[in-house]
Amino acid sequence: MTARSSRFYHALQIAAHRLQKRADQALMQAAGISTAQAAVLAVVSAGQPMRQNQVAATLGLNESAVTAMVTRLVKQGLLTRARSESDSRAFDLTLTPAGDAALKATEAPFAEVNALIDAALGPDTDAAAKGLRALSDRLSGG
Amino acid sequence: MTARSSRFYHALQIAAHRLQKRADQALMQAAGISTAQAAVLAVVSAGQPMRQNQVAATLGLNESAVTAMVTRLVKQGLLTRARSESDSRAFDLTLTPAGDAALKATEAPFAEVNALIDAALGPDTDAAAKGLRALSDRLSGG
DNA sequence: TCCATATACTTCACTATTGAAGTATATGCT
DNA sequence: AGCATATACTTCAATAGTGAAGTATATGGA
Repeated sequence: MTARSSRFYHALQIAAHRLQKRADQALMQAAGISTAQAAVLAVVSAGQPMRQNQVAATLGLNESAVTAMVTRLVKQGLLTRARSESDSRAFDLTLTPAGDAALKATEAPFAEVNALIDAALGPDTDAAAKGLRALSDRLSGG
Repeated sequence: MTARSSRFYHALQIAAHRLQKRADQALMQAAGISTAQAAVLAVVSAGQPMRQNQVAATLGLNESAVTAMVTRLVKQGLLTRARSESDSRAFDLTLTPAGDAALKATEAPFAEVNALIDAALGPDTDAAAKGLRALSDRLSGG
Protein backbone atom coordinates (compact mmCIF):
# COMPACT_ATOMS: atom_id res chain seq x y z
CA MET A 1 0.00 0.00 0.00
CA THR A 2 1.41 3.39 -0.90
CA ALA A 3 1.43 5.07 2.45
CA ARG A 4 0.55 8.48 1.10
CA SER A 5 -2.87 7.74 -0.35
CA SER A 6 -3.74 5.22 2.31
CA ARG A 7 -3.20 7.96 4.82
CA PHE A 8 -5.47 10.17 2.76
CA TYR A 9 -8.16 7.50 2.76
CA HIS A 10 -8.11 7.20 6.54
CA ALA A 11 -7.82 10.95 7.07
CA LEU A 12 -10.91 11.42 4.91
CA GLN A 13 -12.93 8.74 6.67
CA ILE A 14 -12.06 9.97 10.15
CA ALA A 15 -12.73 13.61 9.28
CA ALA A 16 -16.05 12.71 7.66
CA HIS A 17 -17.08 10.60 10.65
CA ARG A 18 -16.22 13.22 13.26
CA LEU A 19 -17.79 16.01 11.24
CA GLN A 20 -20.97 14.00 10.87
CA LYS A 21 -21.07 13.18 14.57
CA ARG A 22 -20.75 16.86 15.43
CA ALA A 23 -23.27 17.95 12.80
CA ASP A 24 -25.73 15.25 13.89
CA GLN A 25 -25.66 16.50 17.48
CA ALA A 26 -26.15 20.12 16.40
CA LEU A 27 -28.99 19.30 13.97
CA MET A 28 -30.79 17.03 16.41
CA GLN A 29 -30.75 19.81 18.98
CA ALA A 30 -31.83 22.60 16.64
CA ALA A 31 -34.08 20.81 14.13
CA GLY A 32 -34.88 17.40 15.63
CA ILE A 33 -33.49 15.52 12.60
CA SER A 34 -30.25 13.82 11.59
CA THR A 35 -27.86 14.92 8.86
CA ALA A 36 -29.00 11.93 6.76
CA GLN A 37 -32.61 13.07 7.07
CA ALA A 38 -31.62 16.67 6.31
CA ALA A 39 -29.89 15.48 3.14
CA VAL A 40 -33.06 13.71 1.95
CA LEU A 41 -35.25 16.73 2.75
CA ALA A 42 -32.82 19.01 0.89
CA VAL A 43 -32.90 16.81 -2.22
CA VAL A 44 -36.70 16.62 -2.19
CA SER A 45 -36.95 20.34 -1.59
CA ALA A 46 -34.77 21.07 -4.61
CA GLY A 47 -37.06 19.30 -7.08
CA GLN A 48 -40.58 18.59 -5.89
CA PRO A 49 -42.22 16.28 -6.57
CA MET A 50 -39.24 13.98 -6.26
CA ARG A 51 -38.99 10.22 -6.77
CA GLN A 52 -37.16 7.80 -4.53
CA ASN A 53 -34.79 6.61 -7.23
CA GLN A 54 -33.71 10.20 -7.88
CA VAL A 55 -33.00 10.69 -4.19
CA ALA A 56 -30.95 7.48 -4.20
CA ALA A 57 -28.96 8.52 -7.27
CA THR A 58 -28.31 12.04 -5.96
CA LEU A 59 -27.06 10.85 -2.59
CA GLY A 60 -25.31 7.72 -3.87
CA LEU A 61 -27.52 5.44 -1.76
CA ASN A 62 -29.28 2.15 -2.44
CA GLU A 63 -32.98 2.40 -3.13
CA SER A 64 -33.58 0.18 -0.12
CA ALA A 65 -31.90 2.77 2.10
CA VAL A 66 -34.19 5.45 0.67
CA THR A 67 -37.27 3.29 1.29
CA ALA A 68 -36.34 3.11 4.97
CA MET A 69 -35.47 6.81 5.24
CA VAL A 70 -38.72 7.89 3.55
CA THR A 71 -40.73 5.61 5.85
CA ARG A 72 -39.21 7.28 8.90
CA LEU A 73 -39.66 10.79 7.50
CA VAL A 74 -43.32 10.14 6.67
CA LYS A 75 -43.86 8.73 10.15
CA GLN A 76 -42.38 11.94 11.55
CA GLY A 77 -44.72 14.02 9.41
CA LEU A 78 -41.95 15.72 7.46
CA LEU A 79 -42.59 14.14 4.07
CA THR A 80 -45.62 13.24 1.97
CA ARG A 81 -45.66 10.18 -0.26
CA ALA A 82 -48.29 9.62 -2.95
CA ARG A 83 -48.50 7.29 -5.93
CA SER A 84 -47.47 9.06 -9.09
CA GLU A 85 -50.32 9.53 -11.56
CA SER A 86 -48.04 9.11 -14.55
CA ASP A 87 -46.36 5.92 -13.25
CA SER A 88 -48.05 3.82 -10.63
CA ARG A 89 -44.85 2.04 -9.64
CA ALA A 90 -43.44 5.33 -8.44
CA PHE A 91 -44.11 7.69 -5.56
CA ASP A 92 -44.19 11.49 -5.57
CA LEU A 93 -42.38 12.87 -2.55
CA THR A 94 -43.08 16.36 -1.25
CA LEU A 95 -42.21 18.24 1.93
CA THR A 96 -44.89 18.95 4.49
CA PRO A 97 -44.85 22.38 6.15
CA ALA A 98 -43.15 20.68 9.12
CA GLY A 99 -40.56 19.21 6.76
CA ASP A 100 -39.91 22.61 5.28
CA ALA A 101 -39.55 24.11 8.76
CA ALA A 102 -37.15 21.35 9.84
CA LEU A 103 -35.01 21.92 6.76
CA LYS A 104 -34.86 25.65 7.46
CA ALA A 105 -33.95 24.93 11.08
CA THR A 106 -30.85 23.09 9.92
CA GLU A 107 -29.31 26.28 8.56
CA ALA A 108 -28.07 27.64 11.87
CA PRO A 109 -26.40 24.42 13.08
CA PHE A 110 -24.78 23.93 9.68
CA ALA A 111 -23.35 27.43 10.04
CA GLU A 112 -21.68 26.31 13.30
CA VAL A 113 -20.10 23.37 11.53
CA ASN A 114 -19.01 25.71 8.76
CA ALA A 115 -17.06 27.77 11.24
CA LEU A 116 -15.07 24.70 12.24
CA ILE A 117 -14.33 23.80 8.63
CA ASP A 118 -13.22 27.33 7.78
CA ALA A 119 -11.02 27.49 10.84
CA ALA A 120 -9.27 24.26 9.89
CA LEU A 121 -9.00 24.68 6.12
CA GLY A 122 -9.08 28.44 5.69
CA PRO A 123 -8.74 29.74 2.14
CA ASP A 124 -8.14 26.24 0.74
CA THR A 125 -11.72 25.17 1.48
CA ASP A 126 -12.93 25.82 -2.05
CA ALA A 127 -10.04 23.95 -3.68
CA ALA A 128 -10.55 21.01 -1.34
CA ALA A 129 -14.28 20.88 -2.08
CA LYS A 130 -13.52 20.90 -5.81
CA GLY A 131 -11.09 17.98 -5.39
CA LEU A 132 -13.64 16.02 -3.38
CA ARG A 133 -16.28 16.53 -6.03
CA ALA A 134 -13.88 15.35 -8.72
CA LEU A 135 -13.24 12.26 -6.62
CA SER A 136 -16.97 11.63 -6.14
CA ASP A 137 -17.56 11.91 -9.87
CA ARG A 138 -14.95 9.29 -10.58
CA LEU A 139 -16.55 7.00 -8.02
CA SER A 140 -20.15 7.34 -9.14
CA GLY A 141 -21.41 4.32 -10.99
CA GLY A 142 -19.44 1.14 -10.86
CA MET B 1 -26.29 28.63 5.79
CA THR B 2 -23.19 29.95 4.07
CA ALA B 3 -23.30 28.03 0.83
CA ARG B 4 -19.55 27.63 0.55
CA SER B 5 -18.87 25.55 3.64
CA SER B 6 -22.15 23.75 3.47
CA ARG B 7 -21.14 22.59 0.02
CA PHE B 8 -17.83 21.44 1.49
CA TYR B 9 -19.66 19.47 4.18
CA HIS B 10 -21.78 17.63 1.63
CA ALA B 11 -18.89 17.15 -0.79
CA LEU B 12 -16.91 15.55 2.03
CA GLN B 13 -19.74 13.27 3.15
CA ILE B 14 -20.54 12.10 -0.37
CA ALA B 15 -16.88 11.53 -1.27
CA ALA B 16 -16.31 9.62 1.97
CA HIS B 17 -19.40 7.50 1.41
CA ARG B 18 -18.57 6.58 -2.18
CA LEU B 19 -14.94 5.94 -1.37
CA GLN B 20 -15.93 3.65 1.46
CA LYS B 21 -18.41 1.80 -0.72
CA ARG B 22 -15.74 1.18 -3.33
CA ALA B 23 -13.09 0.23 -0.78
CA ASP B 24 -15.51 -2.09 1.03
CA GLN B 25 -16.21 -4.00 -2.17
CA ALA B 26 -12.50 -4.31 -3.00
CA LEU B 27 -11.54 -5.39 0.54
CA MET B 28 -14.36 -7.89 0.85
CA GLN B 29 -13.25 -9.50 -2.39
CA ALA B 30 -9.52 -9.57 -1.61
CA ALA B 31 -9.44 -9.98 2.17
CA GLY B 32 -12.94 -11.01 3.23
CA ILE B 33 -13.31 -8.08 5.65
CA SER B 34 -14.84 -4.60 5.63
CA THR B 35 -12.96 -1.29 5.82
CA ALA B 36 -14.27 -0.84 9.37
CA GLN B 37 -12.83 -4.21 10.36
CA ALA B 38 -9.55 -3.43 8.59
CA ALA B 39 -9.29 -0.20 10.57
CA VAL B 40 -9.69 -2.08 13.87
CA LEU B 41 -7.13 -4.72 12.86
CA ALA B 42 -4.67 -1.98 11.82
CA VAL B 43 -5.02 -0.20 15.17
CA VAL B 44 -4.56 -3.43 17.14
CA SER B 45 -1.61 -4.41 14.94
CA ALA B 46 0.12 -1.11 15.64
CA GLY B 47 0.20 -1.57 19.41
CA GLN B 48 -0.39 -5.10 20.67
CA PRO B 49 -1.74 -5.87 23.13
CA MET B 50 -4.37 -3.22 22.59
CA ARG B 51 -7.36 -2.28 24.73
CA GLN B 52 -10.85 -1.57 23.47
CA ASN B 53 -10.94 1.96 24.80
CA GLN B 54 -7.73 2.78 22.92
CA VAL B 55 -9.26 1.46 19.71
CA ALA B 56 -12.34 3.59 20.33
CA ALA B 57 -10.28 6.72 20.98
CA THR B 58 -8.03 6.19 17.97
CA LEU B 59 -10.92 5.69 15.56
CA GLY B 60 -13.26 8.21 17.19
CA LEU B 61 -15.87 5.53 17.95
CA ASN B 62 -18.04 4.78 20.95
CA GLU B 63 -16.88 1.95 23.14
CA SER B 64 -20.15 0.16 22.43
CA ALA B 65 -19.30 0.15 18.72
CA VAL B 66 -15.93 -1.39 19.51
CA THR B 67 -17.55 -4.07 21.69
CA ALA B 68 -19.67 -5.13 18.72
CA MET B 69 -16.79 -4.98 16.22
CA VAL B 70 -14.49 -7.03 18.48
CA THR B 71 -17.21 -9.62 19.01
CA ARG B 72 -17.57 -10.08 15.24
CA LEU B 73 -13.79 -10.19 14.68
CA VAL B 74 -13.30 -12.80 17.41
CA LYS B 75 -16.14 -14.86 15.93
CA GLN B 76 -14.35 -14.71 12.57
CA GLY B 77 -11.12 -15.86 14.21
CA LEU B 78 -9.18 -12.70 13.35
CA LEU B 79 -8.75 -11.34 16.86
CA THR B 80 -7.96 -12.74 20.29
CA ARG B 81 -9.45 -11.26 23.44
CA ALA B 82 -8.18 -12.07 26.92
CA ARG B 83 -8.67 -10.46 30.31
CA SER B 84 -5.76 -8.18 31.14
CA GLU B 85 -3.67 -9.41 34.07
CA SER B 86 -2.96 -5.88 35.26
CA ASP B 87 -6.59 -4.73 35.11
CA SER B 88 -9.39 -7.24 35.18
CA ARG B 89 -11.96 -4.81 33.81
CA ALA B 90 -9.96 -4.62 30.58
CA PHE B 91 -9.24 -6.96 27.69
CA ASP B 92 -5.99 -7.49 25.82
CA LEU B 93 -6.60 -7.63 22.09
CA THR B 94 -4.13 -9.33 19.75
CA LEU B 95 -4.23 -10.43 16.12
CA THR B 96 -4.44 -14.10 15.27
CA PRO B 97 -2.32 -15.34 12.33
CA ALA B 98 -5.52 -15.20 10.26
CA GLY B 99 -6.07 -11.60 11.38
CA ASP B 100 -2.55 -10.72 10.39
CA ALA B 101 -3.04 -12.33 7.00
CA ALA B 102 -6.34 -10.51 6.44
CA LEU B 103 -4.70 -7.19 7.29
CA LYS B 104 -1.89 -7.85 4.83
CA ALA B 105 -4.44 -8.84 2.19
CA THR B 106 -5.97 -5.36 2.42
CA GLU B 107 -2.84 -3.76 0.99
CA ALA B 108 -3.52 -4.55 -2.65
CA PRO B 109 -7.16 -3.36 -2.71
CA PHE B 110 -6.18 -0.19 -0.84
CA ALA B 111 -3.62 0.42 -3.59
CA GLU B 112 -6.46 0.31 -6.14
CA VAL B 113 -8.39 2.91 -4.20
CA ASN B 114 -5.22 4.97 -3.95
CA ALA B 115 -4.98 5.14 -7.71
CA LEU B 116 -8.45 6.69 -7.86
CA ILE B 117 -7.59 9.25 -5.21
CA ASP B 118 -4.35 10.23 -6.92
CA ALA B 119 -6.09 10.50 -10.27
CA ALA B 120 -8.70 12.85 -8.83
CA LEU B 121 -6.56 14.99 -6.51
CA GLY B 122 -3.12 14.74 -8.08
CA PRO B 123 -0.35 16.67 -6.40
CA ASP B 124 -2.76 18.29 -3.92
CA THR B 125 -3.39 14.99 -2.14
CA ASP B 126 -0.87 15.70 0.62
CA ALA B 127 -2.18 19.20 1.29
CA ALA B 128 -5.76 17.92 1.40
CA ALA B 129 -4.82 15.13 3.83
CA LYS B 130 -3.10 17.68 6.07
CA GLY B 131 -6.22 19.86 6.05
CA LEU B 132 -8.45 16.91 6.88
CA ARG B 133 -6.23 15.94 9.80
CA ALA B 134 -6.32 19.50 11.11
CA LEU B 135 -10.11 19.34 10.89
CA SER B 136 -10.25 15.99 12.71
CA ASP B 137 -8.05 17.34 15.49
CA ARG B 138 -10.40 20.25 16.05
CA LEU B 139 -13.33 17.87 16.20
CA SER B 140 -11.88 15.31 18.60
CA GLY B 141 -13.33 15.52 22.06
CA GLY B 142 -16.51 17.45 22.61
C1' DT C 1 -52.20 -8.99 -28.10
C1' DC C 2 -48.69 -11.15 -25.59
C1' DC C 3 -44.28 -11.65 -23.93
C1' DA C 4 -39.70 -10.32 -22.56
C1' DT C 5 -37.38 -7.07 -20.34
C1' DA C 6 -36.72 -2.96 -17.81
C1' DT C 7 -37.96 -0.03 -14.04
C1' DA C 8 -39.65 1.48 -9.22
C1' DC C 9 -39.91 0.03 -5.18
C1' DT C 10 -39.93 -3.50 -0.99
C1' DT C 11 -38.29 -7.00 2.08
C1' DC C 12 -34.84 -9.42 4.52
C1' DA C 13 -30.65 -10.48 6.95
C1' DC C 14 -26.64 -8.39 8.10
C1' DT C 15 -22.87 -4.79 9.42
C1' DA C 16 -21.94 -0.53 11.72
C1' DT C 17 -22.87 3.11 14.41
C1' DT C 18 -25.00 6.27 18.43
C1' DG C 19 -26.35 7.38 23.16
C1' DA C 20 -28.26 6.10 27.55
C1' DA C 21 -28.23 3.09 31.25
C1' DG C 22 -26.08 -0.72 33.57
C1' DT C 23 -22.22 -4.00 35.68
C1' DA C 24 -17.84 -4.85 37.49
C1' DT C 25 -13.42 -3.61 38.92
C1' DA C 26 -9.86 0.00 40.42
C1' DT C 27 -8.28 3.71 43.00
C1' DG C 28 -7.86 7.67 46.02
C1' DC C 29 -9.38 9.87 50.31
C1' DT C 30 -10.51 9.83 55.07
C1' DA D 1 -10.74 -0.68 56.04
C1' DG D 2 -14.55 1.55 53.68
C1' DC D 3 -16.68 4.56 50.58
C1' DA D 4 -17.09 7.63 46.62
C1' DT D 5 -15.82 8.10 42.24
C1' DA D 6 -13.68 6.88 38.06
C1' DT D 7 -12.78 3.56 34.55
C1' DA D 8 -13.51 -0.53 31.20
C1' DC D 9 -16.66 -2.63 29.21
C1' DT D 10 -21.72 -4.39 28.04
C1' DT D 11 -26.52 -4.17 26.79
C1' DC D 12 -30.37 -2.23 24.53
C1' DA D 13 -33.24 0.28 21.24
C1' DA D 14 -32.82 3.01 17.50
C1' DT D 15 -30.88 4.98 12.99
C1' DA D 16 -28.46 4.18 8.69
C1' DG D 17 -26.53 1.66 5.37
C1' DT D 18 -25.47 -2.79 2.00
C1' DG D 19 -26.68 -6.39 -1.34
C1' DA D 20 -29.64 -10.07 -2.92
C1' DA D 21 -34.03 -11.55 -3.99
C1' DG D 22 -38.78 -10.44 -4.68
C1' DT D 23 -43.28 -7.82 -6.35
C1' DA D 24 -45.69 -4.87 -9.35
C1' DT D 25 -46.16 -1.94 -13.17
C1' DA D 26 -44.38 -0.14 -17.91
C1' DT D 27 -42.98 -0.54 -22.35
C1' DG D 28 -41.33 -2.05 -26.79
C1' DG D 29 -41.26 -5.45 -30.13
C1' DA D 30 -42.97 -10.02 -32.70
